[in-house]
Amino acid sequence: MISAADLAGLAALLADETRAGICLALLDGRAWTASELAAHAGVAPSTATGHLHRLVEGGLLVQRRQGRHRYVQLADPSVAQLLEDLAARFEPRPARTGGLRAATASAALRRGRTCYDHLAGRLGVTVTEAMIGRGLLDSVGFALTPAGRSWLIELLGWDPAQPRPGRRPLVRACLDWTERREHLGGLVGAKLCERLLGNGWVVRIGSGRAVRLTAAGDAALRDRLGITVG
Amino acid sequence: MISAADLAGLAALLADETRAGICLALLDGRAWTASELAAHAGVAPSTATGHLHRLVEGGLLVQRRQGRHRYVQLADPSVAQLLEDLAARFEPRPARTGGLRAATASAALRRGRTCYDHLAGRLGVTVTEAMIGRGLLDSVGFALTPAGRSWLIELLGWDPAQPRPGRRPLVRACLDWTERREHLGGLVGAKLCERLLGNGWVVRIGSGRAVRLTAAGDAALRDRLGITVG
DNA sequence: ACGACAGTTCGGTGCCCACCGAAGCATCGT
DNA sequence: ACGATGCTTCGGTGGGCACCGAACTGTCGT
Repeated sequence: MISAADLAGLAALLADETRAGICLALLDGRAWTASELAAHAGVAPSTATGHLHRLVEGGLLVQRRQGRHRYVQLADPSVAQLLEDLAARFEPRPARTGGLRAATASAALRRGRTCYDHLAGRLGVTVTEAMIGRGLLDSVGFALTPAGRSWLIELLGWDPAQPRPGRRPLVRACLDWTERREHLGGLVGAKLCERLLGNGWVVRIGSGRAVRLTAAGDAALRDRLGITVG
Repeated sequence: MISAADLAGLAALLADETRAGICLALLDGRAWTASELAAHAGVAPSTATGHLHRLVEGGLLVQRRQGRHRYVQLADPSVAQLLEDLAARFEPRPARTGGLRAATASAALRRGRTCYDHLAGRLGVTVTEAMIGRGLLDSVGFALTPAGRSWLIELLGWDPAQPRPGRRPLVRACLDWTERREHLGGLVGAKLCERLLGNGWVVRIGSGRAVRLTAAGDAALRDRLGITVG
């Protein structure tokens, strides 16, 4: 039997805006360093340290030390699920929750969705793996190859090698909670997603994060990556 | 996109032990009065008032005024679901979550489970309706009839009419979130559940709240209530 | 009309905790 | 060996909020 103190303790972990922001940032599946999170949340490193301790202590996060860095990420998919369930209370409510509607919505999310600003779900994973298979992404380091660079220039009209202002990494492996496999995040992932949406190859279903591949998108992906996403 | 402030605000509603206790109490599906909840949580009525305001304001609870009483209950099934999801983090973890296992576990919960200390799910609802059909429970007031009293004495060896210490009501209509129908709670519901488990008519599946009717239990319910629970 | 009761509003008190800066401790690059 | 960097520990400060009791409003029973 769960006690009120247990529940309150768990909720208290998320009841602080800074900690909530940290958890939401980690929802992208990456492992972040303590300073990255401190900057993201807009607090001093010492403050972030305390929050990360509490979150790890509370079982929501796990950490891994690597040299002078402390990498932290969500403890397991159930934590991500929990956060998404909580976040779902703020999405414009679907006409009717429960029953068939909920089941199909959930299936749609598994098929394809956006993870912040890039593609996730089966669609995201399939695209990513096709890019690796075609030698556009390096399979070990997850880095953009020269072929990948030309491919992007051709598709986006944007050269990933050009100098850029922010510190956001070009490519980044983002772990997908439903597929349990990595997909493409980072600046390239975002640009790619933006273009797919802009071209009408992928459209949002309703107002949530679920997306669907259009007929045009299906043809385009088959043409450019040789894949079909069931 | 959900903001950290939104998430923190929602979590803060549950981050207080008193409010968490109130929500857990309401998880039994009933509408409680403000004083009942104050007593349950062990705080002054004025304190409870404040908490209830915040919970209603936050959309977790809805209220209904009736004379000088203020009845409050969980806003909708999704809130109950959320609370159960949070509580699930404290249950001993099932061998492996996700996929088929999760689906069957969820189906098992729909079939039968315990709601605090009494039966819920399809099993709980079926038993309750059979008791009403046989005139053991009054269909309108949900009160124990004389026939119901003898039935309980025969089954439990315990007379519900005898004086008892606590203030817990004998019977209580408890709304089930999956079945959307009322089932038997209160002291009688608890005693009944205790006996079914004690007789081996119902066994717990694993360590969670899901329960299963055994062959002996199936025969016993058919014999005493004339029902079969698919 | 009367007290009894459910609930509310309103100050006042005290605790918890998020925050920071400064100092300390590892690790990395040169 | 050196400073730079990432992180941590440690007081100290301030704000938010959970709590109560007292006084008040509205409803119910007699």
